[in-house]
Amino acid sequence: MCKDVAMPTPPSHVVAVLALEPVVGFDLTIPPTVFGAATRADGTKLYDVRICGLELGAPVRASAGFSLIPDYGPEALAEADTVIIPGTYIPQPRHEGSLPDDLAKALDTIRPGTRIASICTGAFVLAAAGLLDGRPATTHWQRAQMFRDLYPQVKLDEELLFIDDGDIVTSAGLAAGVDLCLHLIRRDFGSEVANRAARHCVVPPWRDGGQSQFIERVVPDEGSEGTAPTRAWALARLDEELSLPAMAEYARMSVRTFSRRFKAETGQSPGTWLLQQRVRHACHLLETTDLSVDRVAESAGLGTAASLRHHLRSELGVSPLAYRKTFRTG
Amino acid sequence: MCKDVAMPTPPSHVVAVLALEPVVGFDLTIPPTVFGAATRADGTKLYDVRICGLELGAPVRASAGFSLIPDYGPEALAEADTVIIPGTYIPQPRHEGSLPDDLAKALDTIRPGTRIASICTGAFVLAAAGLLDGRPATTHWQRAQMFRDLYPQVKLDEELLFIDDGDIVTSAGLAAGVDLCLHLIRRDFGSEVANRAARHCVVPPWRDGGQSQFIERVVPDEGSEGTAPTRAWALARLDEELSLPAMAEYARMSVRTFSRRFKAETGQSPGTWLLQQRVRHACHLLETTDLSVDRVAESAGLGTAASLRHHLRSELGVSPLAYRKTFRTG
DNA sequence: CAAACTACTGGCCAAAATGCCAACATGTGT
DNA sequence: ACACATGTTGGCATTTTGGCCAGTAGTTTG
Repeated sequence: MCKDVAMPTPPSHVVAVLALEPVVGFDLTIPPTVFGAATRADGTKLYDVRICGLELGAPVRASAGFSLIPDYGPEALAEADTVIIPGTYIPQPRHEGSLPDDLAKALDTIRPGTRIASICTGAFVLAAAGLLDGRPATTHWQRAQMFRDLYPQVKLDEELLFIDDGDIVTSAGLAAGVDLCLHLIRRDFGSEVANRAARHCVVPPWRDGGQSQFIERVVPDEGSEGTAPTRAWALARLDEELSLPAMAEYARMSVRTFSRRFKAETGQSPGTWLLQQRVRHACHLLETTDLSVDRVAESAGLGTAASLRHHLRSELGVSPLAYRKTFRTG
Repeated sequence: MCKDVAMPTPPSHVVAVLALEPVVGFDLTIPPTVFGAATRADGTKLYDVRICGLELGAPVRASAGFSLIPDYGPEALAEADTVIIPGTYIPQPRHEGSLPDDLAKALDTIRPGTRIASICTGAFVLAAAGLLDGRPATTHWQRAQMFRDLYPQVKLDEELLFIDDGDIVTSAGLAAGVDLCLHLIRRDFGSEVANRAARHCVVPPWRDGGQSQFIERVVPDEGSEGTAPTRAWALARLDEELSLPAMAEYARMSVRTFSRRFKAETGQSPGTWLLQQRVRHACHLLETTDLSVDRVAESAGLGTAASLRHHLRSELGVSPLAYRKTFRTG
């Protein structure tokens, strides 16, 4: 936002964002926002982002409840250093690999060596164009099965936020596009710039920090392997004691191994995870029941109300009653 | 995305998003995306999101590099249960409180009791309309000073992601709008629905979990109070030992107090923070220098290369050399 | 004015997390 | 078959973490 900054020398790196009807509005606005926030320390912009359509001046329907008129037409693709395909409703390839003529023609104008990225279901377009054959890719997890059915030759892994395969980069749904853009900025200009952009976009404590996981688990793993069963087991008895050794025993692992694997799988240590689940459960109870604060604390395994109060305070910044008051749904 | 689901009974809750030229495209698309993802377990949508402009059919310029034509005109405001003002370039109130005629008139049609929310610099509009007088609010941190100068009567706190003051809710920049929408969904329909929406939007491990901090620190605190100086001091000597007692001593606090305040200020325990900084610094070195992996590990205070390898692996999922290869900028 | 309440501090200690190591697997090239 | 890299496991020792408690202000209330 608010990037009407002076631009002494025009940014050299051109990013073209191709809006294909009906385009997912959110995906479309991610690249201009994030790349637009990439500046040198002195404020000079580093990217020139161009929204383009298949026909200059023609309106494109966006899923978000409006139509848009891109500033550029398909010619922008030929001048781009990076081309980004935001999500669009899934193009149904009647014959595999077939694309609408104008789209196919437009894609053909992309210079060899241009970096191509997709957000969300934009990967379907890349796949239909044959660009992903035999390569790793990702897309929105809710469309993963459909993708696999349509394009079995693509190595889809919907568990990752995005996949960087050099000149082709695909990202998972919606918000993962932000990570993708930040990743590209980091690749192009380093962490400093990417971090500044992230801060500008108020991607807060989140993956702001910088490196953040540039590969990260998205889909919840509900397997019957590893620590997953133990987690389910623990969730069912949050009100009990649940010491680390007890959980390790249930998992039939040594405490050491259990801790290690737990952290590898969830990204949190067992204790932290457990506490989070307890607080979460307490919140749930506050929302959906009339139990007293004491009772809630007890049922969530947080012992006393004081303890609940403390954790709620530190995690959400509110007292239990305030929380209930705010979220109590009629 | 992809929410062309059957809609048996139309959603009852109407959300109107007012696009004011030049609108921040990203902010604008957040509400339709997030609210649009709010469904019952059976898939029925819960909100009817309407993008509207001040004049039906008139194009509105978006900062992202396109113009858009909203589906609705200003009449949508009168029918809304919730009105959202996305960011827009800052309206300069020549006389305090003065708004363009058409905007003022449009805002007047909002029914009393309607919930009004702003994203990013949308708060300037609410403030200019006098809706925030004497009330707490937030906006994009980069515009906080300007906001304070213009509207000293508003209790601005730019440290929070969003502020829920009942019928008026304001949120910080850009991505914080996602949190705001999720918060409103949670208020309206509970955690389950909000969580499902978050998952759909691939707001991953982030604040997905649900409650997440519905108040959270955004702006980095670089003061000369509390543990901040100690953190700076620690950053300058990451290659040394830096035990917890040592840091506490530097901070002139007991270990206990130091830990407590550290966590309160940073949201992390000292150890976790330190490790993260070390890894971060190691990444920086990998990016910008040719030091051997061993040397990098040493300079970052991670001891051996094995240790570095391990942490990089667990945080970013890559080996040190792979990281360097990916991010080494010409 | 005293009791009650809150906020902050620091000490103590049990529990948890984690670095390090040695013991095995498993796989790989010679 | 053998040396060797790679990955996993569990034990051990150490540090870190955080619950609990008591002491000390500063503030409010009866």
